[in-house]
This record gives sequence, C-alpha cells and structure tokens, in this order.
Amino acid sequence: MDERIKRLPDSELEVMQAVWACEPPVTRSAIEKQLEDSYPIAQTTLLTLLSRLTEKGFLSVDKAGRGKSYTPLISRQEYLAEQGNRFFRKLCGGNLSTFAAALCDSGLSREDLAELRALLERGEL
Amino acid sequence: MDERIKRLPDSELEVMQAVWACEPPVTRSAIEKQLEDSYPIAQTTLLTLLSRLTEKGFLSVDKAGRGKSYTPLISRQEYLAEQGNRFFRKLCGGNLSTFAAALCDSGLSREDLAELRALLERGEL
DNA sequence: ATTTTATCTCTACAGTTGTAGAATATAGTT
DNA sequence: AACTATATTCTACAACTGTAGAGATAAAAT
Repeated sequence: MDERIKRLPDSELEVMQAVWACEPPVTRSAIEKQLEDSYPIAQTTLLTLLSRLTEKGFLSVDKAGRGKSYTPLISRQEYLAEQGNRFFRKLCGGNLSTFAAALCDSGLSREDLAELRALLERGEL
Repeated sequence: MDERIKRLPDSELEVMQAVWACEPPVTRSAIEKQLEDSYPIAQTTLLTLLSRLTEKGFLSVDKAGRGKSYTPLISRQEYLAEQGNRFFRKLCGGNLSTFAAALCDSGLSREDLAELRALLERGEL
C-alpha cells in the first residue's frame, strides 16, 4: 500500500510538469517550448528523460509524423495527491498538528493560510 | 533564495527523523535503537549516513566516551517548513487551489481535513 | 600490558540522476 | 534518388544514493 506512484527526480518532474501543462498528446518539441524559460535543456537530454519517464510508466508513446508523441499515464492530480500523502506520512509522521505547523511555517502569508482554509472547506463538501 | 536547506535522500531522512526523535546529543547506538523497527540498517551503513549528514551540515559531531555523539544543526521544524514550501512551489506551482486540491485528494479523511482547518486557524493567530 | 570489545573510517560497488555528444534513422524537399 | 533538416537512440560519464565488509582504533576489562 506504499509507493503506488514513484517519486520522480527533479529533472523528470520538470518534464512531467511541462507535459501536464499541454494538451495531450505532446511532441518533444512542444515540451521543449514549454520548458525553454523555466528549465532550459538540451534536446537529447530531454529525450533521455522522456525515455526514463516512459520506462517508469508515467508516459505512453506513439508515432507522430516524423517523430513521436507522448501522453501522460499518470495525471497531475494523482501525482500531487500521492506526494501530498507522502509528505504527510513520511515527513510529518502522519501527525496532523505537525503537518499544520509545517504549513504555517512554510512561508505562506496569513492571507494565503486563510484562503487555504476556505478552499479546504469548499473541498470537503 | 532557493534551496536554503537541501532535500535529503530517503535513507538520510530516516536517520534525521531518528535523531530528531531523541534528546541531543545522540550516539550512534541510540539512533540505531530508534531505527531498529522502522528502518533496520547495518551499523556501518548508519555511520556512513551520519558522515554524509555531517558533511551536508545537518549534524555536528563530538567525541563522547569511546565513540561520538551527534547534534542536529537543522531542526525538524526548519526542515519541514522548507519541504512544505518546496512542495507548494515546485509541485503545486505556487498555486493555492492546486495545493488545497492535493490535500483534499491525499487520503485525509473528512474529519482530518476539518481538524487541519482548525489547526491552521489556530496557527494563524 | 594484553586482550577483548565496541566503534569508527576506508573502500567498494551497483543503481539512479543530470547532462549531453556521436551516430543513426526518417521524413520532407528538390 | 539524393540531399537536407529533424528527431531519435546509443553511449558515456560524473555525482549522488543505498548498502555494507575489512581494517583500524580506542576504550574497557583482566
């Protein structure tokens, strides 16, 4: 019941974020464009990361024109939920007050925290 | 302003959790005892990890009897705050509603979420 | 002082991650 | 069909991570 979704290394996460930000299926060049400001990267490096993500089951691949296209097999929601859960369990030891304290100390402003509370309340409905 | 506190790899984090759980300064054997159920590990492996944590500035070392003792230089609070912030920024893209959605989907029960709201409210004072 | 014993340091090694050049393949163009 | 632009695969390598044995040390016991 642990680790249904592997935690990605930073570079692969950057790529997944770019993939999630696009309408699937996505080509390598589209991903490259998405990343160009936030995480500039060599073409071959990107392709290596895409391979690794595919091996890990995060992406599926298809032929597309001269190249290939990629589709996420794991949604941003799923990944976020898993990692949020991981943070809660492994870092906060599953302790709610520890978790709340971490949020309060995490640099969020008072207004942010208030908004977060409101969003949580809405989400509970 | 990014990465004041490095994110620890899993094994080193396990060790730090054990250190934080004890009254400092802590000896290797005390840490070993703390970990024995949750994360059994060879003596030398533990010592390797303690060295790495020391190099990374997470621990300071002192002579203590036949062996050594370790004291955390970074508190659990600090680490949690940093990682919470990291989660918010890098995974949720600094977006509060994304963050809230992640929490709602993260497997916390309705009661947990309600309690978390209460704790946040208290923490805001 | 010698032996025993608990502890630490060094060395090692395989797997992962970050990064990318060289070589290869493929589609579009002339 | 030959050429050119574009995209992909292979190979590579250093740093980091997980793990631990062999050997060195130092404290405690005899």
